[in-house]
Amino acid sequence: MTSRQNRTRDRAERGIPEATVARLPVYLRALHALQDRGVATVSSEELAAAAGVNSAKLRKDLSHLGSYGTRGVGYEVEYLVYQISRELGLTQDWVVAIIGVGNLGRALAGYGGFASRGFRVAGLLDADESVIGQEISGMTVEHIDRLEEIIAERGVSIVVIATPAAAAQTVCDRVVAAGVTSVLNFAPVVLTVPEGVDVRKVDLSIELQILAFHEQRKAGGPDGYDPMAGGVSGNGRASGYVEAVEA
Amino acid sequence: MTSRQNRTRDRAERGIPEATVARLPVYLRALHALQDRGVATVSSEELAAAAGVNSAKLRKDLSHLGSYGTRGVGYEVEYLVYQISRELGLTQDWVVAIIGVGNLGRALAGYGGFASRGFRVAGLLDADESVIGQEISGMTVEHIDRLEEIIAERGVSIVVIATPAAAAQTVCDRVVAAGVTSVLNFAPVVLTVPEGVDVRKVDLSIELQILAFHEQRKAGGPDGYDPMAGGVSGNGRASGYVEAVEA
DNA sequence: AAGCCTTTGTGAATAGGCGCACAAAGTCAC
DNA sequence: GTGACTTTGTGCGCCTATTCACAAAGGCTT
Repeated sequence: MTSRQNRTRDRAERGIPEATVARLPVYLRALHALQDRGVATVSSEELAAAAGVNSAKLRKDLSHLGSYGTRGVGYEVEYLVYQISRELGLTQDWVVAIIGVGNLGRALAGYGGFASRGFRVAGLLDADESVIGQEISGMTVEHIDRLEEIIAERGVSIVVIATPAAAAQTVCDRVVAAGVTSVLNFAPVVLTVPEGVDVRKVDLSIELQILAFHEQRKAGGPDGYDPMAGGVSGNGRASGYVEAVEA
Repeated sequence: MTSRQNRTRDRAERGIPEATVARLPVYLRALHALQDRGVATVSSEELAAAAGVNSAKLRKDLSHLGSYGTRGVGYEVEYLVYQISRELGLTQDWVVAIIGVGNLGRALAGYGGFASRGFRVAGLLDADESVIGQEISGMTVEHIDRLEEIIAERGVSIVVIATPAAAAQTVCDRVVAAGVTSVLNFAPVVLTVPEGVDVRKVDLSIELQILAFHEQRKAGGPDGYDPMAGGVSGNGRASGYVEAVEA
């Protein structure tokens, strides 16, 4: 075990594992649900069940943030909510711009989950003249030409790319040049960005293909594969990877 | 090295690694792009660059499907497209139903990427009377009451859940009871399903929170963390985990 | 036909994540 | 104040994934 005096450096020491970071939002959501039900305290076992993970994993994840539990009792919900929120950077507001106002862009613009967790949509941009000026979810669509100006003036720090595939890299380059270092990409392309820029991608088509792969396995494989072999865990969890939506 | 005579069993032997399966669709997309440009042959280095991965990883991934490359030359694009498609089960058609026709459901219904890769949307269902009968992307929205009937009659094998969070588990239970074993979940809840059912989730809110975490790190951390430490790789790749959209 | 050059396929080393199982720590009842 | 009970925090071994680095394989030129 690490010596006691190192505890302070250990917690949150350069590096909460990526896998842990990816689960913190899930825990946070479960905690909010508990809070709404008026629950004040929760054990790792209960919270793990709600989040769909192993309780040891949950405890290890939380231990990366520090020692916020009480042995024999559990975790105080409110305190944990605060600590996770702080760790994820949700105690501050993040200004988001959405580029591309097609079907998906509209859906994202109307998505309630933004505001609820400290994300504020400050811009809706598109290149298509026919949608410029349109009102969507209380915002007016602006021209992509004003991209740099809007990013600078409104302090946009996260950009969501929901353009057709062909436009995504160009838009991304401009966005990065304008100083943005966090991009959420829904376009079905692999974006190339400089060191220090963080890109995450969401890709419906890839998810479906992964499902198809497993479904096929269950059904008996492409050609003479053993049916039912290599099946899927099927406990509602799916780790992995995600990419984006075809335009 | 594995003996030559085991080669046949090795390829696709019970278990292409999950991580590999998740990347195959990315390779496939890159290959299609090459095909469109009329490229007949590609080296692992080139294809890896297009897919945004390490070339050794690409070769190892492909080696799980068998030996489809020619040393000194590379891979034949068309042949590789076929092999990957077959492995992913894209040589057959998959019948998909979308439950929940809110903003997101509509975007998904209108999403062109479905048809293009062997996925056919055969149903659009909702519980809200006011949208039943509406025409969306050439399909009529049907009542969720007919869920079981529609799944059975049309041979639906993959269901996309785009309902509000509160309804997702109930819908999922019904879908599973009706025999579906592959679910793509956009609702911001952890779905519980029996063994053998495969659930993948897509969650915008979680992606944003992960971005916020890294963005905060870059900016200097929650309280006195070392700025610029533990930054993100930032090469356009982001592995991880994804969950779903708040209703 | 022989040798050079390119590129694959994969062993081996490394890194990272997972989950068991348990000692340590704290609560609660009496 | 003491002891029984609960639950955390984590050491440890296992397993998967990643990356390097190179021998084997094949094509191409002369």
